[in-house]
Amino acid sequence: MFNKPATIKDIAQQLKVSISTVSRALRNAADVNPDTKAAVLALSIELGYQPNRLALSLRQKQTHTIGVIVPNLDYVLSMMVKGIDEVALEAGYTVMVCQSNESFGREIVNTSRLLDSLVDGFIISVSSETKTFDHIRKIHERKIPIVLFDRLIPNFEVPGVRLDNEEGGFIATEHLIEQGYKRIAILAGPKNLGISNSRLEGYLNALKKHKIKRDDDLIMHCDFNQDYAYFATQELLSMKKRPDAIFTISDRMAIGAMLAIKKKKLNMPEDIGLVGFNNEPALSLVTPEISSVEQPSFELGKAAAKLFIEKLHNSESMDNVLEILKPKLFIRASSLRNSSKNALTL
Amino acid sequence: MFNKPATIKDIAQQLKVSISTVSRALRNAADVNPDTKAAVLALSIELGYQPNRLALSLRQKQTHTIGVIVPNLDYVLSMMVKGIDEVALEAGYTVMVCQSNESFGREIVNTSRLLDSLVDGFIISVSSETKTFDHIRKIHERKIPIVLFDRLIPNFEVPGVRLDNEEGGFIATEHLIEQGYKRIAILAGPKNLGISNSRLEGYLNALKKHKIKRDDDLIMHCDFNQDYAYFATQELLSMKKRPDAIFTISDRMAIGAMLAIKKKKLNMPEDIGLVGFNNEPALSLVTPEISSVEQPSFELGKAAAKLFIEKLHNSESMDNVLEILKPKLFIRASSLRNSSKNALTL
DNA sequence: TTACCTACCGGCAGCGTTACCGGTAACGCT
DNA sequence: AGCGTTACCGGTAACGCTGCCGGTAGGTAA
Repeated sequence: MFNKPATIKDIAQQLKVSISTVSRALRNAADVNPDTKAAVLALSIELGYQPNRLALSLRQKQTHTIGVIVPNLDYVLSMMVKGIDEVALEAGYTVMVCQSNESFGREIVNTSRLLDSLVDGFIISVSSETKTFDHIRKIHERKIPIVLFDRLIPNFEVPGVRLDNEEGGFIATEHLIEQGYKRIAILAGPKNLGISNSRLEGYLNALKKHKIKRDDDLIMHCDFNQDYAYFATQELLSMKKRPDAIFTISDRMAIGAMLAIKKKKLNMPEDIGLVGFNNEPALSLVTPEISSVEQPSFELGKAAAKLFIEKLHNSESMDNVLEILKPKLFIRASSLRNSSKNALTL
Repeated sequence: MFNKPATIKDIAQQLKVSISTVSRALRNAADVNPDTKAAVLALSIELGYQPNRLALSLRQKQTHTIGVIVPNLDYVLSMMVKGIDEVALEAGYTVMVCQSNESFGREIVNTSRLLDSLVDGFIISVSSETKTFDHIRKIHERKIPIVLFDRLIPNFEVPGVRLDNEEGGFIATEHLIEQGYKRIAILAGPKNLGISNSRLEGYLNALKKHKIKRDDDLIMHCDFNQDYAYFATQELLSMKKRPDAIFTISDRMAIGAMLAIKKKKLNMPEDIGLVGFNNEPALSLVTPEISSVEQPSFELGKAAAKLFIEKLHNSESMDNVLEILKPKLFIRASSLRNSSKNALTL
């Protein structure tokens, strides 16, 4: 019927009142006769009036749009995005999701893109390639709200939500210890990645608590990648005193480790225990099913969005809020020894 | 340094020329002195001038934003979105991704949201719950460009990209036939879903080509869901003349089928063959690895975006363009019989 | 000299909306 | 009658930008 969307002008003309009055009526402000207000409202729905967001945004300098930048859309992150979406929608915000593909350059492109799309702010999980944060700092200096999630930036005063990664590393490792594993290796991620270091730290804490001596040969760093993990595991398994358990800080890596273990014809959990991180659905499909640390991704996304909305409303007081969510261990066959042959030596 | 972003007004004032001139210079139109143009350009980069997209959009009534609506962000769709993103970015468009969560209501909310965010158009894959298309039809009637992808709408004249699902069903089934399977069942999706019917049709065509009689007992419909597939497979396997192969029209369903097969202590591929659809990474992790039909998701996303851009430029001529991409079969252990015991009877 | 063309530039209006200010009419009070 | 108050409404400017029109200065041709 109506090709062009109706504007308040149209309503004003048909009702023979001024544009201002229509505007006021629609925002149901005071200072407008109940009758006219009713008339305006009636006509507005009849015409299918939708306020022009652009004009609105231009005037009041906010777009009700949140720019979300994620390194990728894997299982965990897409759950987080879903959480963000959920909360944002409810609060009347629309989100624009951009993937940086773990690329620093792409992340910069994305930020500037979103910036001149005039988003009201950002919810960001930085790419693994990102080592310098000037692009984000600039946004912050321009007083544009930012919330970080999942992967935070050290020493950067911006609200954030993340998993208790140290705890995750701890419970995974302690579980392995309790299952009687003695030489527990860790496949950590890149050396300077916060997430990786925290999980490593949790691992070390668990060892310390149970009075197991740290053995640097059992600590391997490699990329978040199935193939790298595969090779790293091969290396671990060919040591003269090979580990009897491996904790990998991601599930992709756990898969790589599993493949290497199978190649060596070692049995899980008897010969070697394995625990991953993220609890992706695939883990319960492989044989044996692989234990993993689950993070509440959806909740984490929601928390990030909530933090963002809060920050929009009282911008100063939030800057050093850091929310930390707890992980949960899912124990499966790969690390569950039936009997307790704790005395096993290799 | 500069709290508020610079505008052409700022540039004009500093250079003591008119706003119009600055505008022209920046769009490097004719009718402007090379010197002034240079000066404007210089100052604009010095001030870090970024044109205000909002104002621009308000004026010329286009936002350079594409609304993308997907039912979810699983493996396949997130690859497609990545493809869309890629092309859109390059063409100077930003995408807004909304998930309908396979919910009809949510899809409507999303469309109207994006609509009043004034996106230039839509790239949509409809939710499985969506049976009526009025919300989409309305958009189309308003002459707002729409491109459909993956899941199309029957009898709806809008450009679209999809997989050759019939071909996918065909090659999967023919492969099973060639491997000597005789009683091939299909786990199809919901009855009125286009995707499902096409794959079923491909299955039937393959049977026909190889002169195998259709057996309706071997055709099961169930939801796209691991659990449903599990139960459906159990049912299939408890038939007196049970099938010796199953083709599932999604990988999730293949996983469900696999679990049911294992529960029955049947061996793949000897006792029973299995082929899935989508080629998700998880399939090569399970034992045995499961064969699957791969669709070029990333390419499909790119194609959709390209179609969209094209349609923006010549809006009429495109409406019955339908691009169909070819699937590819990945053969793995679950359907690969070593020897050819073709004469096997059950 | 007059007429016209070219190169360049500024002014104005308008996209749809709201904030602000000012105006009018009706009413009540002194 | 005169004043202030209340309830309602309209006009205008502005957000940042571009399209259109018209104007000026200088040069060229008749």
